[in-house]
Amino acid sequence: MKSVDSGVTADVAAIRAVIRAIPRGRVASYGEIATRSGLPRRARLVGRVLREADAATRLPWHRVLRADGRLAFAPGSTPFREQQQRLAAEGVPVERGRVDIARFGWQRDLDSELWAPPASAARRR
DNA sequence: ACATTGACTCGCG
DNA sequence: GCGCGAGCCAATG
Repeated sequence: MKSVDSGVTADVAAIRAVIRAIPRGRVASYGEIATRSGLPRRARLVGRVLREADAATRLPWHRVLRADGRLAFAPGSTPFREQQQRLAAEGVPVERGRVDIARFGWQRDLDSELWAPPASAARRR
């Protein structure tokens, strides 16, 4: 018998969960999501999961980028523009088709905690 | 059953 | 920055 029904495998479920966990205003690469899902080197699977996801799946797909910070869609294409707009809406600038991973990468959160200036470290939002 | 195709990534030149 | 090859592997033809 299958332990997972609804036609969704455990891997896909794990990937979806990780994507939904990306904080607002942050971005993550396909590879990082795969690794966090316990599936290193399975970046392509992440892409497949996103391609097959519909609106009902409710994934913050716009927070997923290529490892170098560029959007996965062709520059200027409709989905490219929509992703750029969604990111901008939550404070993530896309310049020359790419996001500054050093500043907006999910993994950067940890560094922020350790490197953040004391003055701003005290205030949250 | 075989070949191609990707919302990918990384190392090398 | 750019191109190549290798690794990845389910879906598609």
